Amino acid sequence: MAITKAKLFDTDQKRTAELMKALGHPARIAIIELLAERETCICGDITEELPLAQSTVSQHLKALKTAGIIKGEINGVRVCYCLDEEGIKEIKDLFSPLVENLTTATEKDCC
Amino acid sequence: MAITKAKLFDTDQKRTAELMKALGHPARIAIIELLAERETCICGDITEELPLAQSTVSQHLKALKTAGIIKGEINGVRVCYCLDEEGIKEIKDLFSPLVENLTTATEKDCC
DNA sequence: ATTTAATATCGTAGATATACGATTGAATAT
DNA sequence: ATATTCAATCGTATATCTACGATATTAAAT
Repeated sequence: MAITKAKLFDTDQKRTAELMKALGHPARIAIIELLAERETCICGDITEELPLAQSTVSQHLKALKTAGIIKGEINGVRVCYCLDEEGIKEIKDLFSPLVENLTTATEKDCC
Repeated sequence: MAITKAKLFDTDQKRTAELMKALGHPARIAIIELLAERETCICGDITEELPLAQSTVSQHLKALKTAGIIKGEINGVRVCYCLDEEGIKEIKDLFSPLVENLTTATEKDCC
């Protein structure tokens, strides 16, 4: 066969997509913005700030945690959530060049 | 009731999430990278480059188009896809400050 | 007019995502 | 010891996503 069918997606593409997906819900955007806004981690009152049930917020927190974007530490009866430095660095390192790349490409306005 | 339950998510949060979601799949990341990479629009051969069936690629293209990230022009029997400048600008305008915001926040390492 | 080629759309199966209330578990407070 | 409180998990209903093959559509080529 002359034409080789494409290889699978590479690691960066998969990780980028995973991070994007984790951020692909307004509640999860709101959560990370909240965490960035408050100087200290906030425990629990995230639920108060969102128009969603406690169990739903907990699910969204879990999604962000699984993606490595936030981390949570048990602190007595509460749990203290904050941004995960490493995950944020990954976001920066993967998103920034991609966005630059896309922007540069559109400046050549091909169509 | 003393505590006001949060308002709904704002426009930026919803749009950011929508864009992130549209980019939340390796195939769609691969597609926009392809479109950015080629100097001119590419017509058709996207399917050749991905490990997916033609109908599946078509679905992914539609998702990107619906989100306003790419556009497609019919060109004879082919369709010419390219990045949508406006959508890319939105990505830049929404993602960049968010990523900066998150990065700055982690530098204060609260946890 | 027919055939060919490129894409989109349809139909569909299976997997994930989203939301909620109810329940559980764990830690402090009484 | 018991009650209270915070947060995770369970169970569940509904919706959306992802993938494919089959079919339809469209325009060029014969």
